[in-house]
Amino acid sequence: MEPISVNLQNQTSIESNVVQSLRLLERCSKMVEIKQIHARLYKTGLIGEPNAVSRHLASTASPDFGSLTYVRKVFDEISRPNTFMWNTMIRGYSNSNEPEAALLLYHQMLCHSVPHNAYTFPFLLKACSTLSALEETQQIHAHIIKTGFGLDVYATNSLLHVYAISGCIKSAHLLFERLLERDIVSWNSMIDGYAKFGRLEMAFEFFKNMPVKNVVSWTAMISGFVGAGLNKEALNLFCEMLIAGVKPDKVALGISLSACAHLGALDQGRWIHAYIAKNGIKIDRILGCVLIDMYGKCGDMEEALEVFTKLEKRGTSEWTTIINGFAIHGQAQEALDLFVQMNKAGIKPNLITFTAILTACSHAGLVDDGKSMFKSMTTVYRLNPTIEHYGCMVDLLGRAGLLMEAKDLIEKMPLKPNAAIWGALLNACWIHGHLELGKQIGKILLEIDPGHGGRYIHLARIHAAAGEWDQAVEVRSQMKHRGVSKLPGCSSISLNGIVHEFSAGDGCHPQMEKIYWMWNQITEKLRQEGYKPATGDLLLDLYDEEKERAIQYHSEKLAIAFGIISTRPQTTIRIVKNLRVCEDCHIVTKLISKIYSRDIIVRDRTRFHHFKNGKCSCRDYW
DNA sequence: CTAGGGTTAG
Repeated sequence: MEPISVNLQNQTSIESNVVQSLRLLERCSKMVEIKQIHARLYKTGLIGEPNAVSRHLASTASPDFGSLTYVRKVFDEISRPNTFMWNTMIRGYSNSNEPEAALLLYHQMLCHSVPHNAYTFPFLLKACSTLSALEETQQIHAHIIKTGFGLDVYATNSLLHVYAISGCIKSAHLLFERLLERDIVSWNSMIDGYAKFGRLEMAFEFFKNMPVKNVVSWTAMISGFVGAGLNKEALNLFCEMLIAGVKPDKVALGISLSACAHLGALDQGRWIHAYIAKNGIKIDRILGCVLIDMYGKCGDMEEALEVFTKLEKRGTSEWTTIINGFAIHGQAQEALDLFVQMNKAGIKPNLITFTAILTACSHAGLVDDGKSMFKSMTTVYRLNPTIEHYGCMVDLLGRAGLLMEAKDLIEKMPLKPNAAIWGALLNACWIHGHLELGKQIGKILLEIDPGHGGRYIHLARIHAAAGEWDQAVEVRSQMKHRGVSKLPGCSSISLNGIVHEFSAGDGCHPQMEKIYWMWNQITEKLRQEGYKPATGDLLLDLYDEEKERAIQYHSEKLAIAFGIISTRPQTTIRIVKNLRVCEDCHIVTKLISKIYSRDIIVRDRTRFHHFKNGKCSCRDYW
C-alpha cells in the first residue's frame, strides 16, 4: 500500500481528487486503511460527496470484509442515503451471515420512500433465497410488478431462483412460463430447482429443451445426479459435457470429483486432477477438500496426503477431510497425530472434525482415546456433541463389547436417541451375541424406522441366531407385508475409466458367463484351502430359493471375480460396496488375497478393508 | 445486479 498523498488543497481539482481517492479505496485491502481513508474523507469534506461515500461503502461492504458493523456505522451517519447506498447495504447483508438484516433494510428503505432501481431486487432476493423466506418473496414479487420491474430479466430471474430453490417449484414453473424474456439464467434456475428436489426427469426436460447450454447448465444437472446418489450418471454427464465441447470450470470439476469420491472411481478422479493441473486451475479451498476426499475415498491416502501437504492454506475443512480419510482407512494413529498437528497449527476443530476423530477411534477400537476426545469436545473445545457424536460413541463402546456402558450413555445423553443410535447398539448386540438386548432394540427400531429394510433383516438374524425360527420368519413377513424392501447390495469396480456395477446374483454384465466360471474356479481353490461358507446368513433365507442363490453370489464376490479376470496378475483390485461386507465375504476375500497374491481394497459402507496376503487391515475388527 | 460447488453420515 502506497502512502496516501492526495492533494486536497486545491478546490478546483476536487473532482479529480475524488476519483483518485476512489482508486485508492478499491486497492485497499486492510480495515485499517479503509478507516484511514474514511477519516480523510471527513477531514477534507469529501464526506459530503455522495459518490465518494457510495464508493467507500461499496468497497467496505464487499464480501472480502467480514465486518459489516463498521459499514453499518458509516451508513447510519449518512443523513439521506441514496438508492445506491441502500443497495450496497442490502447487498452486504445478503452475503453475510445475517441476511434478515437485508430484509429489514429494505423495509426501512420503503419507509423513507427511497426509490428502487434495477439493482435492488437481485440483492434483496438473494437474502430471501438463503433464508428460504417465501412470504417475503411473494411480497417483493408484488412490489416488483407494482414498481414496473416485472419485465426486468435480472429481477425476474432472481424471483425465479428463490421460488425454485425454496421448494416452490410450481410457482417458479408458472413464472417461467409467463416470462416474456427468458435467458440462459432462467433456464438454469429451473434445472437447478427441479434437480435439487430430486425431480431429475423434469430437470432433464429443461436441460434438453433449452436453446443454448453453458457450463452452469451442465453443472446444475450433474449436481442433481450427485445429490440423488446417481454418481455414475453424474460422471457420464460430465463426459458428455466434455464431448459437447464445453470447458469444465472449477465448479464442474469439483462436483464431478465428488461423484468420483462416492463411486470410488480413482482413475476418473486422477484424470480430473490432472486436468486441473494441466489447465492451470487454481486449487481453491473447496477443490482442495474435494481432491483430498476423493483420494481418501478411492483408497489412495498417499496421494490424499500429497494434495494436503501441497495446499497453500489449510483450514478446518482441509484438516478434517484428511483426518476423516485416515479414519475410514482404520489408521487411527495417523488420524490422532494429525489432530495434534492441527492444534499445533492453531486450527480449531469443529463438530465434523470430531465425527472424523471418533470414527477413527471406533474403527480401531481405541476406547480410551475415543472417550477422552469425546470429553474434550466440551471441556476444551466448547463444542456441544450432536447426535452423530453420541452415535460414534455408542458404536465405539458397543463394538468394543462395552454394551452396558453404551446403553448407559444412551440413557444419560441429553438428546433423544434416533434410529442411528439404536442401530449402532443393535449392531453391537449382534457382534457380541447379546441376543436378548438385541431383540428389544430391534423392536424399538422397527417402530421408529419402519421403512428401513436393513433393520428387519438385522432383527430376523438375531432371532435366527437364538434359534427362534418362527419369529425370524415372522419379522421377514412383516417386512414383506409392509412393503419394505432391502436395499440391494451393490459392488462396483472401476477399470480403464469404466465403472462396472454388480448386484447380488446379477446376470446383467456382458461377461457374466465368464465371471461365474471364474467364481466357480475360485470356490474350488477355496475348498482346497479348507474353506466352508459362513452360513449364518444363509439359513435365514432357506425359505426363499432366489435369495439363497443371491447369497452364494454376493455382489463383491462377482466384482472380485471380474477384477481377477480383467486385470493383470499382481494388480491391486479396488472394490466399492454400498453395504457392509458380510462375514463370509470377508473370510473369502482374505483367502483370495493369499491364493491369488492380490491386494484387494474394499470400501465398505463405512470403512476400508485392505486385504493382503490372507489378512485384512481391519484386523477382523469391524 | 440474477444461475452451478466441498468436508460427517444416513
